[in-house]
Amino acid sequence: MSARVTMRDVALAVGMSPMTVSRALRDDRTVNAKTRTRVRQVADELGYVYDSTAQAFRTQKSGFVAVTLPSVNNANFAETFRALTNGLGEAGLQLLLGSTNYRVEREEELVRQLLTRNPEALVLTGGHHTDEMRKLVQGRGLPVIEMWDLPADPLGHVVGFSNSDAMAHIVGHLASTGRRKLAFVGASEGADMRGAVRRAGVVQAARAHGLPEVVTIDAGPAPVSMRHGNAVIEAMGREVAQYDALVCVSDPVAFGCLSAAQRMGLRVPDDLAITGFGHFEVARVSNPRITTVNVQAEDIGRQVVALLQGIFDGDIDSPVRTDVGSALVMGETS
Amino acid sequence: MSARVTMRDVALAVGMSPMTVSRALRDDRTVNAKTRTRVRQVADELGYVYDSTAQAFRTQKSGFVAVTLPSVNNANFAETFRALTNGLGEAGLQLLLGSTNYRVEREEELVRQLLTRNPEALVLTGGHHTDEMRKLVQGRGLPVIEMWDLPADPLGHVVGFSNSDAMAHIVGHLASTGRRKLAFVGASEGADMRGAVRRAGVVQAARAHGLPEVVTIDAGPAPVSMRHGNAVIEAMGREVAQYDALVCVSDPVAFGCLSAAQRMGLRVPDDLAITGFGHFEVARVSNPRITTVNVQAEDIGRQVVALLQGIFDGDIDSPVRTDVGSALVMGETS
DNA sequence: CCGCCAATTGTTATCGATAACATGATACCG
DNA sequence: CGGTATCATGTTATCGATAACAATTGGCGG
Repeated sequence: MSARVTMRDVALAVGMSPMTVSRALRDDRTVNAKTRTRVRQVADELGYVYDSTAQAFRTQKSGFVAVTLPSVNNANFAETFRALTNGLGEAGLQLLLGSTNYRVEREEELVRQLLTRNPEALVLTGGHHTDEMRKLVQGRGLPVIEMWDLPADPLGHVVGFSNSDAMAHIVGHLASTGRRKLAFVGASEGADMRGAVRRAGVVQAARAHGLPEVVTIDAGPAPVSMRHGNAVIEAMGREVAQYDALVCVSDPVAFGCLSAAQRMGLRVPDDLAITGFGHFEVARVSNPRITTVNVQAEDIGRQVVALLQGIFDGDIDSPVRTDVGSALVMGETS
Repeated sequence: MSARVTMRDVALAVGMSPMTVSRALRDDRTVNAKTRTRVRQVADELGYVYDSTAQAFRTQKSGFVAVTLPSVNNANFAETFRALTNGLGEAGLQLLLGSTNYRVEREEELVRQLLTRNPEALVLTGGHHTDEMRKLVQGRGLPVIEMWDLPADPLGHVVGFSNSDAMAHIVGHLASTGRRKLAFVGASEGADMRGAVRRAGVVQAARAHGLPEVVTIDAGPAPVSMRHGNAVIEAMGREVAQYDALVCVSDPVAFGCLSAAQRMGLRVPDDLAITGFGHFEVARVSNPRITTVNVQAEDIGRQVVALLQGIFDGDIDSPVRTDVGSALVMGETS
């Protein structure tokens, strides 16, 4: 049927040039107020829809901010994403989201694809990337932000926290309450770097506190969640009681472990302490509440938004590094 | 510094026309194999990045599929989204995601914005929209799919299930196990239509089974989750024991109620049955497991992908209506 | 050796909005 | 009343890739 309605069509209908239409729709104050209202009315009547693609092409500004997440199916990442969407939406920017499925190779592929959309900034979750990534984003004027981590050699700006410090809080707390034999419950070594860093943090902190070597309980390939924690403890049976505490890679995993332990009649925390990570809702509602670490997912999003605004306003020249920190949240499982 | 590298630059470097470069990069078999490899190599060396914006502009095909979700912070919607991302990614399409925050006005605003990007299809969650929505999407050749619902008067294609049928399964089960006094736990009336439909389904089914009128327990404004279910039951105290069963709008809410009930010493299901909705992970891992309804979030996503492929291949002319159904999943809370 | 076909590469115009510059109209000043 | 500032609108060129068509080359049959 009818081809797309363009500014040209609106211009013909009001008897003016496309340039005037363009100005009128953009609320340019140099156009006469009456002209502006008439243009808008006619545009409405014709069912005109603005073409952001043409604008992006002409102005070389896409209005996109590209974001990679390991997964949207994680309440904390989803929360950060929500904060980004809301904050950047107010600035007229739209998010282009990609999921890496916790794999750096997938991240690289994704970034390659996202870059073809000419985003105005690139926000990556995590500080571990393929070697190619650095070449990919350098040289371009593109602002890059890594979040949820504090990489030693960042690509650009950073808004994150130290995963190993966070685990050290947990281990310190457990050690000070007399727990000695710790097991770490997380994903198999390999893809998920964040999990590996947390594990290393636990091992290191345990050594620092003079505790016996930490055993790793493998809950399967990343991402691991409630059911994986549940299954692995259920499979172990009462053998799990040999440990004083299960230090879990995340709250969902901890909840799975907690549920399995309770089902086999273990008393938590009396027989076994369990700790989580991330301050997920389940940790606050479960019974008993799970001792965890608050990582302020929403705050990370807000800080990234503030940083981007500074960058777009030209207020920021050198790389920014923000540590949002983390805090132990006492529950009833330890 | 250096301006963006374009096909023109690559063409100059290899001593050929931009058209040949375009063909070479697109793997057009009419270009000589040697030419193609040389073009690709030079493009790599120059750090050429393809410009999807220009392509979208010239071809009038954006490569985008616009999707609205009430929230990404919901495991089921996130799961559908993941299935969409994976399925459409293989077809070279990218998702443009917007969150409506469970409000139809926000959805309209969002769709307006998304349409300016010239998406090749529009996928909406839910079948309730503002009156303007219909005008907004009609007339354009744009394929529209509503999912997660079975609207009476759809905008286009539909892939969903009946929320009231699903609730009827739950109520039928409760009635057949002798529960008579039911309370529905959900969000305040208003924004969240899906919740309202579920509530209406419960009320209607209860009447059909000759049960006393269902009481509504208001857990606060949408979206409601674990902590809201938890808080509202905690606030009621043992007064909640007057009911035979709590029919919750979702599994997270049910888990919150379960946890609160257990904390105050109620035995579930002996003193009180609790049911959820959505077959979330927490329902499978909690102790006791929560009786719920499986809505096959991933399957919805896959069906939408299949439908879109059919549409793009031109195999589909008239509106499709797919009911993915729902099934009672027996747990231990009823 | 001519002509036709296939293989390969080139030329031109175009998608819609807008920056930069130009023009026309009106007002206001000494 | 001439000249200049101000307001409102118009003209032209452009962003990068590619569809449609044109042109060139080499090969092969007759």
